[in-house]
Amino acid sequence: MRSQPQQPNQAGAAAHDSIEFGPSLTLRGVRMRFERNEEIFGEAETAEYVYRVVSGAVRTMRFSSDGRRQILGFHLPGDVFGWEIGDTHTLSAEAVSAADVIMVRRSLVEKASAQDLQAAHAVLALTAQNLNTARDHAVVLGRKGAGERVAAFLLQLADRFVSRNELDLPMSRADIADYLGLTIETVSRAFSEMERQCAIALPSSRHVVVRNPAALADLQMAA
Amino acid sequence: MRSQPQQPNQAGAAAHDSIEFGPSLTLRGVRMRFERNEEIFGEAETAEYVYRVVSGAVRTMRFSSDGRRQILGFHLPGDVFGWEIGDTHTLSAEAVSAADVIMVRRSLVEKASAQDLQAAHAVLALTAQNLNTARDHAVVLGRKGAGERVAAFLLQLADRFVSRNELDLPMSRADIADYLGLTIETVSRAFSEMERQCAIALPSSRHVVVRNPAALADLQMAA
DNA sequence: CGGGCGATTGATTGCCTTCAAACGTGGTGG
DNA sequence: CCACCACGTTTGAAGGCAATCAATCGCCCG
Repeated sequence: MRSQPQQPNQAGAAAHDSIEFGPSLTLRGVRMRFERNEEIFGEAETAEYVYRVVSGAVRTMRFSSDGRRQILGFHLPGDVFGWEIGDTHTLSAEAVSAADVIMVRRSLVEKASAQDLQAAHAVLALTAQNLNTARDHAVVLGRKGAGERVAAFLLQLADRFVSRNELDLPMSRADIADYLGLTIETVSRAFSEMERQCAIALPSSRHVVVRNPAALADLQMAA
Repeated sequence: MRSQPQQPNQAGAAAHDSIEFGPSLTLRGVRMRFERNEEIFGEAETAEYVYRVVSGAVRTMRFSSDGRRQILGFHLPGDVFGWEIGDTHTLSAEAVSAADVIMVRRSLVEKASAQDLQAAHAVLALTAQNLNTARDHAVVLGRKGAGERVAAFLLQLADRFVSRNELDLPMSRADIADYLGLTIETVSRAFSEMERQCAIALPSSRHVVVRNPAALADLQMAA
């Protein structure tokens, strides 16, 4: 529904560095590499570009008034992020791992969507998709226990990989915790518990094998 | 930023029953009254209309897989809700109190935004505003304690009333709890505690007087 | 081999939930 | 008009789950 996950995408520069917003809106941009934990843009900065992940992973986040961070989403290859309506960013973005991204001038998107109805609709669809995702996230944060949150997270992530039962997590436990509104320790315990129940296997801390998707789905509903 | 709060709006039928999406998109519809707790539309139903609150209040919500509900937003007079990109609703809506709403056929909105760029932009702006609100909500749900959540809720609501330090809550403690990811009891205790600290006064359970907005703002950040 | 960082595990604390009971208010019927 | 009931709210006591504090482990890299 969202993009080609982990496309081989022989990332050799020539993928003509553009973002496809929809069937009728593809815009050229430049490719750029960000290192692990490097800031891509910050909240309240002028929004000059719209981004698409080519390789690696990106997190977008917002900070609560006293400095705690809430990660709002992880963006994998194919995902577009950083699109704003106003001219300032309303969230921050950082590279989770080293990441290649395509940057397209926001003014190009604005111009296209101010001239072409199809383009405008593509941009609307993108925003609406993000809204839907944000609402799902709110349900998880508001109404689920720790085990359920982690299970939901894994299932959501698994949906985005071609190999649906074997995932390489690009993000740390701290990232997962800040995405799910938990602590590192609680996330870690949830992983261990799932392994104990044979729902998953953890060959290494960043590599998850889903042994029993049904068990995960159960956990997600009532842990 | 959002609408005229609590406008007197001499609700006598003649307010020509239309929704203004933006400076260049106003569409006619029909007015309808919903009683307290009456369903306006349900998740997964066909989205036939877009709505605007005239009087009363409306809640939109989604249910977690095991039935717990998460309220995603409260909609007061002037607010538009029920707008979807696809042709099915992705959330449910119910009247919090008896409410008058204007209903405009979704097909009219679609047609307008498929023909007129200004209209398309108005609809995009609405969606983006909702997205921004949803993200704020995620920060509250993911990173704030009980007292902070309730304080944030009151401040957010106070911003929407003309009289910024005196509010009549249209919703029950249960609604507030399901919005903030808490229980009724915890919400009630938070109110009592704020009253004890003289941040607010509670002449009645639904009537809140903000005595010390600064204290509330402090609570919101670090309770 | 040693250092540093991320992850795991354990022990304890604390906050919110749960369970339970009492209170108040608004509405209805006697 | 008052009695009574229903429902929403408040308050109290107890329990549970996740946070916090703390120590160890494992791994990558120098």
